[in-house]
Formats: sequence, structure tokens, C-alpha cells
Amino acid sequence: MIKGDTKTAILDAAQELIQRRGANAMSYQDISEAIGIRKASIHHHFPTKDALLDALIQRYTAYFLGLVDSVVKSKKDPADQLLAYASLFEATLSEGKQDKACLCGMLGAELSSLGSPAAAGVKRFYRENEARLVRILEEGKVRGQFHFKGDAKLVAAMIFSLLEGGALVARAEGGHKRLHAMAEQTLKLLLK
Amino acid sequence: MIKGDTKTAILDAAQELIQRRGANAMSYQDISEAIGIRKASIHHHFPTKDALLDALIQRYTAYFLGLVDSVVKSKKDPADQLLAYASLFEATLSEGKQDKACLCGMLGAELSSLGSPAAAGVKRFYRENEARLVRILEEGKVRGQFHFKGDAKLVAAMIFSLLEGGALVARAEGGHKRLHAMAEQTLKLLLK
DNA sequence: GTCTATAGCGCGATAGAC
DNA sequence: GTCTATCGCGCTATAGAC
Repeated sequence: MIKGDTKTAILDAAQELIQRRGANAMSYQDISEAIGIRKASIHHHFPTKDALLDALIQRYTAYFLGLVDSVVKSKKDPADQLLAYASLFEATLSEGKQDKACLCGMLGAELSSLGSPAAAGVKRFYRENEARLVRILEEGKVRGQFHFKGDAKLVAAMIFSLLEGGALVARAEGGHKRLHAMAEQTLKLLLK
Repeated sequence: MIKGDTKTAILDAAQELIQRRGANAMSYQDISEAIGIRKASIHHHFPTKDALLDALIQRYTAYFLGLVDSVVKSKKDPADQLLAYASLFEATLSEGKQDKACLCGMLGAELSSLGSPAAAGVKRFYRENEARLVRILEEGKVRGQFHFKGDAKLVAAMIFSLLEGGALVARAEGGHKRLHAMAEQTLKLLLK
């Protein structure tokens, strides 16, 4: 709280705008209007848009993986862990003024127009998330609770894609409730 | 070939650009350079970008659903139909200069910056695809081949989101081969 | 139907005062 | 650290000649 508060406000505004509309539809002017600061001041904190995106992805990844780890730690049951993991995507969707998808899901669509540090950050987000899903799935299999055939890595990739894609598709119809129903349905396929 | 060839060339170029980079990163100038025509000429065929997007979505939807229907008709086995359906997404991903996702998957991320006819078109694409998946899934269940618990509509939504999301995520890592592996893994979950 | 030319705007980014 | 002012560019879109 001593310093850097403006930086945080900029990142918060940028994140919300991107989650709602995408990076290419978000401008310094939009951020400026959202938090009541001039464009030039934003450039002082983040010289270029690429730098802003990069910082945003780093912060989001750390924050989101932190949520994942704490939510996974708080449950013993892999099935509960999986639903809790999915609920992070659902919560984003229903947060605030709504229609917010995962930041890195949005950026995935815009990957080829991103700077290379930003693009690398998005890929890392995907990898880290899938790695955590693998752990949940393998634990569930060891316990004799999940009964899927095949590679846990592929099931993890499947579930991750389904949640990222589901967040985007559910914005068009059904919203967070529909995403939740999809997550529960997916769990049913794993349990038997 | 008698007429309207320019219109088709414009739509082809626009589609490729959007599938690769997104609608907000695609400009009349890009199309102009791709097909060797002036920007003003594009405006003659499609007065506004919204009109171009709308026409593009209509054409894509008709084309894609046509592929779906013919591919479904050509297979008897629901499991084969499902893999064939998924292969449409895989084929897009590996086509041409690569890294092309589903047009409406890309536009789903940019939904809130689309004009309302375009947005409605994207939603319709989602609905029509899920409806076709429901039919495949129900047929598979009736035949005693698919063994999923729960609502076929939810499983359809799940699979559709997984393919749309998977196309986006697989562009970051693994490409069409990874998407194919995910589709096969999904089928395994349904078969038993 | 395609062209040249240009209007009018919003963008990312920079210079320099305070 | 924030501001005013502005640059230069690319965008969508339009007017009008050919």
C-alpha cells in the first residue's frame, strides 16, 4: 500500500477489459476512462502495450495458480478438487458485470497478434494448469475413484480445453450455470 | 465463375485472416493485400465490416454444417461419426499455413465487439452444432455403445466446447495431432 | 466494378511542463 | 508521477472519376 497502487489499478482495469472484449479491442483510452487517469500516465507505468500484457499475464498466472493450489489443498477428494477447479472458471464468468472469460482463454484466440513474451506467458499458463489437472486425475485413479482409460495427460488437456472453450461458448448462451452443468457432466464420465 | 468471384475471394481472404488472427486484428487493408484489390473495392461488395462478418458467418455456418451432415451420413457407427466430427476441427487446424481455428470459435472470444447480426450468427452456429452432436450421442446410447450417465445435451455441449477450446489451446502447443488425441480420449470416456 | 484520393477518427507512443 | 499537447500511423468509410 506504500506504492504502486496506480499500477494495480491499471492492471485491474486492463484485465477486466480483456476478459470481456479481448486484447485487440482494449485500448489505453479505455483504461484511462475506467480509472480516471490520462493515457500518458499509463505509458509511464507500462511503456508499451506488450509490456502491459506481459505483466498482466504474469500477475494473472500467479494469482490463478495460487487459487488452484489452495483450492486443491483444501479438499481431499479428487472429485471435489475437480469441481472446485472448474468452479474457478465458473466464478470468473459470473463475476462483476459478467461475461468475463479466462484471461488466457481470451488471449489464446489472439495469440498470433501478441508479442512473444506475452505469447510465451499464455502457453505457460496452459502448461501449468494441465500439470495440476494431471495430479488430480492421477490421484483419483490411484484411489480407484476415477475409471478413465488412457493417459491422464490427455484427459487433463481435454478438461482444460473444455473449461477454456466452455467459458467462451457459455458467454453466448447459458453462462456460468451452463458451464457448471458441463463440469458436473464431465465428472460423471470420469467416475464411471 | 460467371459472377461474384471477387466477393468469394474477399470472403476467403477474410475468413483465413480471422481464423488465424481474429476479427479485430483483421483489416480491409489485409484483405486488399491478400487478393490484390483496393480497399474501396471491398467496400463496394461489403459496405461495412459488420456486413462482411455477417456474410462470412452465414457462409461458414452453411458450409460447416454441410460437411457435418455429409460426414455423419457417411458413417453408420456413432463412434465413427463422433471422430469424423472432431476431424473437421482437426483438419481446419492443419490446413494451409496452419494455426487456423474454427471461425466461430475465434469470433466467440470477440463476441462482445461484434455487431448484433454477427453475434446472433455465432450463437446459431453453436446451437446447430450441439444439436447435431446430441443426435449422434443419443443414437450411440440407443445402440448400447455409449455408456454415459446424464443428459445428452450436456455431453454435447461438453464435446463442442472441448473442440472449440481445444482448437484454440492446441494452436499454442501440439497442433492438430494433440486435438486428435484429445478427441480419441473423449471417445474412450463415452465407450466405457 | 475498380480505381484514386481523402475525410475523420482512434490508436500507441513521445516530449516536456509541472 | 501526472499532466497537456501532439506526432504519425492505420483504421473504417465515402466521394467521385473512369
